[in-house]
Amino acid sequence: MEATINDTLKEHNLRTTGCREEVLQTFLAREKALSHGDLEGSLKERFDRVTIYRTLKTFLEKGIIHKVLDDEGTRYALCKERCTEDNHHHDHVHFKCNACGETNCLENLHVPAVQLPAGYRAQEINLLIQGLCADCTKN
Amino acid sequence: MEATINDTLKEHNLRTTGCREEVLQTFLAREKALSHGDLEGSLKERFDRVTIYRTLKTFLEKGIIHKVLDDEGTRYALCKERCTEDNHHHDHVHFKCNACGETNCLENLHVPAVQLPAGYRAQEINLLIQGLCADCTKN
DNA sequence: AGTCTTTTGCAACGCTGTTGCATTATTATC
DNA sequence: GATAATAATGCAACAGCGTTGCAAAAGACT
Repeated sequence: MEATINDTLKEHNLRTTGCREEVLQTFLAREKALSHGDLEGSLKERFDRVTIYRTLKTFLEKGIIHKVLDDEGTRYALCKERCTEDNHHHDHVHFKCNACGETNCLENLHVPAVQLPAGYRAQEINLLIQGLCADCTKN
Repeated sequence: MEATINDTLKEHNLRTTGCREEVLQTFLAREKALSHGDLEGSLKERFDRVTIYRTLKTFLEKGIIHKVLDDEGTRYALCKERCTEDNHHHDHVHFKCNACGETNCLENLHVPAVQLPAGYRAQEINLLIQGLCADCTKN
């Protein structure tokens, strides 16, 4: 586990630092989209908020995480498929539960093809589905 | 035109005030998704920023406008179809141009059906397509 | 015109995200 | 294992977004 984290950082030409390790660790452990606030909650005793912001920014640029569209605030999630700086994959489907508030990537789902009006060219497609997740429909 | 604006406000049980008239007017004239900042730009001499925020909030609640998902900041657009407090329509397709930065509703497009994992229930679907708009592919 | 209710403006505040700079840590090299 | 170069961190400060409380002003209705 520790090895995987360091490997991931090395692969993206990033120095191994405490903050980067712990942020990456948190993403791996929580398995959902996280906001800066979420991370600050568990890391603020050890790292400055600015450092966490910069870590997120760096991870974004390197393609380790991606932004998750949301109607309230910014969240980030791990890029499961191998994204690099040049080679991003550009389809994202996210599901946000209106009950528990969690947002997840739906990795298996593909964004359906959309017929754009003449002259339009698509570069990135984001689909956000809001509703009730499997856990919350049980209750 | 003036009549339409007042009618719209009355239909939603809102008092006719200067700020509401001008905000609505701006949405009708600009025909694209607007941020609070956009509105403040043209209205700040006449109305307080807080009033503009509250106007947007009120319009949201009444179903006159809806939030437009965006990777940077919050934008709003008119609900073309008749949304009311109880009867919203829940599919939105928006296109954001990476060149000119404008975001528009693609009213004609329908969100394609998506097969959710077992137990998931969809309530609202937002599709954001980023790329180049018809105007910007010309150049 | 008078009353009731809603809206507005103002001040203040918290949260998010950024920047500059001096200090500290990481990495590669010797 | 020490050293030098480079990168990351912490701190202070700041700008922008969005909200709240409250007193004053405006809208709606009789």
